Amino acid sequence: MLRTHTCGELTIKNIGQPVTLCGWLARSRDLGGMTFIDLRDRYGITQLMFNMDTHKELCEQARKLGREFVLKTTGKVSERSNKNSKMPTGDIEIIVEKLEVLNESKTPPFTIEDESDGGDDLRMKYRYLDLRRTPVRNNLLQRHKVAQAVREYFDANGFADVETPFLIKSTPEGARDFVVPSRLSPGEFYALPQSPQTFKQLLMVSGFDRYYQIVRCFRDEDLRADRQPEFTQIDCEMSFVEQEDVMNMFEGMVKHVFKKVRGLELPAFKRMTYTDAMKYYGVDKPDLRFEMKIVELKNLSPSGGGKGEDVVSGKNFKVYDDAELIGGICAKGCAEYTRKQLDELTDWVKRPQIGAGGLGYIKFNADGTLKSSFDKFFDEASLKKIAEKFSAKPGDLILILAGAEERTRKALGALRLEMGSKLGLRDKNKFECLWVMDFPLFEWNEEEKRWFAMHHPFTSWKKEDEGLLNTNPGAVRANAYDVVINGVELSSGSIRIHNRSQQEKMFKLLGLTPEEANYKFGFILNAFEYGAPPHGGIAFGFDRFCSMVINNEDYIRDYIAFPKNNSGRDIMLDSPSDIDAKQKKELGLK
RNA sequence: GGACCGGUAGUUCAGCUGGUUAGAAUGCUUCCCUGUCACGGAAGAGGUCGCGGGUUCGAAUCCCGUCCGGUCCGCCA
Repeated sequence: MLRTHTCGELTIKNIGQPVTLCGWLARSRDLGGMTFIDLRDRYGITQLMFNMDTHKELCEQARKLGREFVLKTTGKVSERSNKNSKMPTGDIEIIVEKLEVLNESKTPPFTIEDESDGGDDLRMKYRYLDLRRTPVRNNLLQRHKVAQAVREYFDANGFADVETPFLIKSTPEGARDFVVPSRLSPGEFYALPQSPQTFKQLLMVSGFDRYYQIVRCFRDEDLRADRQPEFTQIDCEMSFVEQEDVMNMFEGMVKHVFKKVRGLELPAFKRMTYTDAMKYYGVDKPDLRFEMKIVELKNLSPSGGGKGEDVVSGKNFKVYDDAELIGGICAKGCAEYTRKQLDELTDWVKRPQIGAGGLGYIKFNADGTLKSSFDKFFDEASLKKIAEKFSAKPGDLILILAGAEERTRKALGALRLEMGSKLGLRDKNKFECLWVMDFPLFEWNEEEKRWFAMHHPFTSWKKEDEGLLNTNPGAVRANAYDVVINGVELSSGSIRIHNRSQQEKMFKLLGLTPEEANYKFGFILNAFEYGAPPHGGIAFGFDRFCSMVINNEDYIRDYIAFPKNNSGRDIMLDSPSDIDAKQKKELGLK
């Protein structure tokens, strides 16, 4: 070993000891007669001291060193005359007796500090330098802790880690596959797994009973702050279980991780049906850190059954008379919003991404009077009636959207989150964990004019809804469940289909011919004929789980050592890139 | 496929209602400084204003196109 200690461990207890440290020059302070160097490694920072009076040559050498030089230094641990209470090693410094430059460094393109001056782009290009920064390094070290806690829990509960292949077969349904051309079978392709879904089910057929894997998955879809083309899942599956068993097991896993990594005892997860989530929060992944539930003022859509109290129609206000759904939220204490603020909010909801036609409001003034954007059509009593539906109090602001059901619900959901953020209600220290349950089995795809599996095609349906499969597929509920924390979908799971005829029926409902089903999924249909046990499971987005547990945020790139950018490019490698003509030829391309 | 924001010194940004030599901070270089810890002080170097075209007497600034980055919608079983 080139060193006897690390840069994070020496304290007042080590005074007088001769030590050798290695690390990077983080910063130096040249005072003329003496020079200080902050030496950094993974573990911390230790101050080196050079004095012109006692070690002239060493001191002169030290003054010439640049940032990020790699140094090896030997000296004596000594108590500082001026202590720094802000750092763990602040009571001591090394009086340097020997100094060796192990490697020089060019001046880095950005500062390697907790608050770097570098932009995202530069930091990605020089990711190996960015990873020297404490916040990013800590994220990765904490990620390791999360993985350890996960493995510990699963091992203790009898789960076996079994690896599954990456070079597999392209399947229809779901996300776009990344494909790999085969050299040995020219013109044919492997696909990289979107998840090990079918393999884990086959492992259940094999009798493994309890399986897990922390495994890379690949989806060739557009990216987001919380989506990478390759990402990591905690993939899990159990046999001989019912939905309740699976939920208990994995709720336990999440709690174990929060306890181990953050020292937090989470309370029992809340539960909510998909229908309620959509109705009250406008999304299938509600952020429950704040209330501000959506209140329906009129609902003539199929989900409202054409019934539901209607307190807004019949006032000669065409927009509201014509709307399928009218709903709103109550922003507490916002009645003082200025015209400008309301105009900004209106512009916000009218952006194409939100797509609302406009924004109605009712100010419940502090003096008890009501002022709305549609005063022309509504008298004070009618406004009062609406305000009551929101349980609004003086000082509150009611925001109202109207239009077609689906779009209006989504817009209300987005507006709710926006107001939550504006009002600082999305507390970074709060964790609201929720199971969303009873998802629909199918969703209608307007482009292809057919039903798609909402979760995936191996999800079983609720027995009591079986009669609806042929008559009203959209109303069939799945045995599917999601874990949602603070509005982030962390995981998704279901009880699977485990017999051939049901699986064939599912494929048929999805529009696959028996031939197609057999060509694409024959292996699993066959397996179901050899004693497949009832089984179910779940998969967690590990990157999101880490960003959530570690810093309660929804941005995963800083929790991945070498992430890709917005367009799926690796800025550091400059990939994807062209390949040699020779390689192409071997692969039968072009 | 679409919407919005951004691209100016090594870096982060200001300048943008067109007008003399494009600024600040930080980093970098040199010098001074014996208890600093974001050390301090002095001086200096550093620019294809992303790229192409247009409008104009004159463009970092206005217009069009294009490339790149970011956030989001669609998409993501």
